[in-house]
Order: sequence, then structure tokens, then C-alpha cells
Amino acid sequence: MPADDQDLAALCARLGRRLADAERPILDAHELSMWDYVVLSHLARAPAGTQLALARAIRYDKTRLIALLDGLEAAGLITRAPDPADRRAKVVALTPEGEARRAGVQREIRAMEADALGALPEAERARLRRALARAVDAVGRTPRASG
Amino acid sequence: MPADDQDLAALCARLGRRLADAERPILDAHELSMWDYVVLSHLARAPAGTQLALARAIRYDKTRLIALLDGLEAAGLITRAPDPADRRAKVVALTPEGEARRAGVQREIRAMEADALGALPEAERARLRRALARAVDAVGRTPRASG
DNA sequence: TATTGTTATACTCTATAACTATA
DNA sequence: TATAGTTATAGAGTATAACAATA
Repeated sequence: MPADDQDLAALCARLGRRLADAERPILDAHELSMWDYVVLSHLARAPAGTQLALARAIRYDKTRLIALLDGLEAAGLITRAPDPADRRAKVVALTPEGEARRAGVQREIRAMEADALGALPEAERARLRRALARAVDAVGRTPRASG
Repeated sequence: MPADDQDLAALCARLGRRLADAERPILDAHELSMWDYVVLSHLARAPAGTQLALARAIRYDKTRLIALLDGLEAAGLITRAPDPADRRAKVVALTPEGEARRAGVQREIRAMEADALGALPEAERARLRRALARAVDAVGRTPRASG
């Protein structure tokens, strides 16, 4: 299959779904859902912010985020502290355990990626990651109709 | 946001979701669902096959495919003919109207992609598409655990 | 009056099991 | 007996509306 004449969205969806399938057993082993990992990854990258800011950043519904954070908090991976500046808001932050769990999962995922894309030379894998990152930034800077 | 240190699956998901969001209004205008378009696109590329083969090729549940094909058939975009070799099976094929609809939608989607990724030079867009296609092929050739 | 976190409810999408007709 | 298509049902995932506390 050439797969070269397909739309970008279709190509992204196919590659994304395959990689997500390969991630699942890793996440399962560490007792994390896909969205759990998305939250931990974002907290590791962004300064601690409010729940609403987090929901918007990862494009997840704020109502669904509640139960997710409940689980992560009960597992000791994050903390929810009241914001001194605005007592309605709660600031979410990663615990050392949360960061350790996240780092371990990421290491395994990177190894899986290298294995899954083994047919591609190392240099091309890095190029693909950079190209994807640039594309994400590019579409991000063009806030379309729904924005 | 650098977005360069993220996992491949996360990058694919983010770019894919944004592009899918941008596709929706186009598909809506042509009265097609995302999966409708996936089916039409596959039929345009692959020789007419059975329903089960189609479901497997696009990785869609065979039971959900029924209602989808019902709609496409009622709209005159595809045909379902009994396979003379195996009277249990039905061969799905694109009608001229179906191909015209598909081509029109694809043209608009390509224009949308060029617009959404306008910040990226044309050459890099083409490189991204090729890199994604090669990556899809690469993971496809490594049938993992669940396979 | 508007907003943050929360809960409860309704809706959509997806997966499982069971049926028919052919093989 | 197994398979292609089909149907009906149950389950997970998602979105919408309403509420309490604070701004």
C-alpha cells in the first residue's frame, strides 16, 4: 500500500491509533489510563495551574477531569491545593511519585516507539517527531472557525 | 510550546484531532460522516471487495459498517452486489456519484490542509505526508502483541 | 452577575451475543 | 461446523444541565 495519496488527518489517525494500541499494555502495567498519562505529562511540562486551565490545555472536558484527578490524587500521584489568590480554584501539581511514575512510563513508551518503527532509520524517526511538532505548532497558530 | 519532547502518539493525536475538527464542516456540507468518507476513500483506492474485507481494511467493526453502508447505498454513492462466487458475501463498489462526491470532498480537504499548515513551506508539508506514510507502513509491518 | 469545582443526567458511540443463510 | 451479513442488546465514553461556594 503506497498510503502516500491519503489525507493528513487519515494518516495521523492510522499512525496514532497503532501507537496508542501499542501504548496500552505499558499503561495498563503501570495502572494508568491514557488520559491519566496525558495529565501527568502536561503537569511535568507546564507550571502548576488550575483545574480549568489544565482541562483547556489538554482539551479535555472539565467535568470528566474531576473523576480523573480524584483517581490520581487517591493514588498519590498529584495534589490538589486551594489557590490562595482565588479560593474557588484548585491548583493541581505533580508529586515526586507522580513524576517518577510518569518518567518510567515515558521511558518504556520511547523504547516501544523505537521498536515499532524499527524499520525506519533512527535519523528519520527524529525527523518525523520534529516535523509533527512543527505541524502541531503551525495548526495551533491558525485558530480556525471553531476557535 | 516546544512540543518536541512529546511522545509520537501524543503528537499524532493532537495534530489528527485538529485536522479532523477542520474537516468536519467540509464533510457536513457534503452530508458525509467521517467514516462515510473513510469508506469512500478506501473504495476509490482498493479493488471492490466484500464487506468483511472492507471492515478489516479500515479497522471498523463489521456490525457498525452495516448501517453505514445502508446510508451510503440509499444515497446512491455505493452498490452492494451479491458475490457470484460466494452467495453469503456482498461486494461493495463505488458508483460514479460516489466517486464524484469523494473527489470533491478530497479537493476541499487538501485546500484546508494547505491553509491550516500555511505556516509550513510547501516542501515540508509534502515531506511530512511522506514521512507519515512511511511510518504507517513501518508499524504495519511489525504486527504487535494484539495482532 | 459571572466563574470554579462539582454532581447528576442524557446522549452517542462502541463492543458483545445471538440469528439467518449459505458454505 | 464454520463463515458473511444482519439485528438487538449492553456497556463505555462523552456531552449537557443544574447546583454550591466564591468572585
